[in-house]
Amino acid sequence: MAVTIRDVARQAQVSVSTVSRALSAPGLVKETTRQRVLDVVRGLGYQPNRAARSLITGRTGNLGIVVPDLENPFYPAVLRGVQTRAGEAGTSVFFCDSREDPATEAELVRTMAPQVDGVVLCSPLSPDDTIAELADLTPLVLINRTVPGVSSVLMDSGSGIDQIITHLESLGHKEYVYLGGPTASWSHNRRLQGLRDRAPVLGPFEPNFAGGLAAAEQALRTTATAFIAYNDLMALGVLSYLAEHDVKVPQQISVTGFDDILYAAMCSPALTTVAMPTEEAGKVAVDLLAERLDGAPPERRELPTKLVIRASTRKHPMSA
Amino acid sequence: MAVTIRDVARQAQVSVSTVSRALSAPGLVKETTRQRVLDVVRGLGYQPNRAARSLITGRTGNLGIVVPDLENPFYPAVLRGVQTRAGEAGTSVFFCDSREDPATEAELVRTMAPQVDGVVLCSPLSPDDTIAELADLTPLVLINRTVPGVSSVLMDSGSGIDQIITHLESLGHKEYVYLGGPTASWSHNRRLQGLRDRAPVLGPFEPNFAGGLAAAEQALRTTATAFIAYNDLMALGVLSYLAEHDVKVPQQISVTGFDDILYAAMCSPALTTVAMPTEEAGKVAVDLLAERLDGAPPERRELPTKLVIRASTRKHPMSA
DNA sequence: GTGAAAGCGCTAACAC
DNA sequence: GTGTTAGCGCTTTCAC
Repeated sequence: MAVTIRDVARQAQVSVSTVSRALSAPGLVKETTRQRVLDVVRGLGYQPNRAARSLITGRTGNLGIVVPDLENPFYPAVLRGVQTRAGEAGTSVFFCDSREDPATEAELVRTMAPQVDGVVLCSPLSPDDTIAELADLTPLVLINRTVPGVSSVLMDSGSGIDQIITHLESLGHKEYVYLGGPTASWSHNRRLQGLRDRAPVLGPFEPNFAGGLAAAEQALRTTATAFIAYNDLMALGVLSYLAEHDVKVPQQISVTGFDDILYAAMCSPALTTVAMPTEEAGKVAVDLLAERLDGAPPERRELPTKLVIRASTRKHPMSA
Repeated sequence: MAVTIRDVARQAQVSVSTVSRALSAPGLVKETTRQRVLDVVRGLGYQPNRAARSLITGRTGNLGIVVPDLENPFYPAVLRGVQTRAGEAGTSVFFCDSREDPATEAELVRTMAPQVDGVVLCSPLSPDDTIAELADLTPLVLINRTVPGVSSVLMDSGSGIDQIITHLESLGHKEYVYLGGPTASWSHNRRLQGLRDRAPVLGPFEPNFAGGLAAAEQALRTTATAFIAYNDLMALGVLSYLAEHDVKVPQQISVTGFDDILYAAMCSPALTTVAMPTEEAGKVAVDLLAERLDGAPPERRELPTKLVIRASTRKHPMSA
């Protein structure tokens, strides 16, 4: 069996409670005693048994993250941020992929709840009341959506759309279409708000490559000279469809994405897109969770987005 | 407080031990009693406290997975497989990204070890003896590498290279270069073996997009008409570099990748590459771990790979 | 087949 | 400041 608190206590010539305190409430122990204990701890390579600790404190020292689609590179980036910040605090991270299914998602959170102190939830699709319900089970921090009474980390989609449109207009484009994501998607709706009827909306489309193919086909039937895709994965599908049909990007059509996933810079033409501070969002989510656990009220934190201009947008062919 | 085993016992009019047995050793309880207990369990929504259980059994019901780079889509796919199979068994998955750093990786496994029953380790870079050491800490299953005495899930890289070369030769290519990954990488070395000196080797390059850019630059200085990249991420870099320099793929140069990540099908030209059964590998890894925990000896399981021919390869321009 | 009781390793009163 | 002790919720002997 591994070394227990009793082994440490014996060798340090103190009681188990002193060892416990030396480790988790240093202020309550005389400095010299604490040092002695810590030396023994190091010497023996003692690691407190988490199960035992959690049994009594009710805290697990773990946290969960649920994402809808790990194959959308947006989410690995969030995960990384979460892992980094959590790791700094000695917290481990449970991970789950809900495969875009709200029912699975709720189930996963329910399963996780007893084993974590809180969950970072990327849930574009679930209805508000489901999320509110889950928030009763365990502290929640949402990414890119809001639900009353629940903490959120937001990446400013509205401003992102503004930046895209300003950019397109500066290039002389007059007609553009927005290729929409799932109707239930919170981000989608934020982007619609940002759009303020300045462009017709097509869709809904699946928020992935296949959705982009379908969207491009429809968009080509309009007179628009610029396609604003709901996200990069869709934009990639758009690029692919256009290349397939010998429509030159950006000479004939400009295309923009959203998220700035890794591949946005890797495709050709490289994608003009709105960079989301995904990794940062993961970190902030962990911070918010920690604050919640310390009794702070739910909070909403908004992170700025920034348009990244690459090769998929260019001056409108018909403009001056 | 949540509902405990005692609540169930009271309401089912049995002792706590009977409840415990009804749940985890059904054979030892009379069928009618068991049903009664199960009904109460359902009625109360009882969920055994994992910490308490693990304190006594020594098992956690969790498993860990460590990957070198979550932004390489190869790994999310493995993760999915692991999550799927683990979920079926009610096992939760701890996840960590080592950022390609062997020291971090070892540290992560050490941290995980006490909280999991075993770890699925994707470690292309760590030396054998480090891995052997980690295997003493907790049951390990390796993906795409072998270490004596440790279970492995392998995806047949050698055969993958064979398939690529057969394909290229059938297209009339006579000269090709292999754009190598990290020297320490086990997969890289397996691919070298598969190559059997049939092509010159360039590199090592970083196994990512940037590495591909560098590799393409070097490869262009050779007379090769086909570039075999260590993995898809590199191949994407190669495609990008060639597009940038007006080298037409596949008209002038054929390019192949390895892994069949999602983006291999999304870029243009779509990439000819070797499909790896990544998700399946994740599942098999969990199976192997489960068998290990049941006392089975370490085992090696090899999964087949398959060449996926897309648009980045074509008949050699000089050939008949 | 079932129950009583002894802990698993730890923290948190409570004494001193 | 430190030690003693009572559990946290569960599984697992050991009786019967």
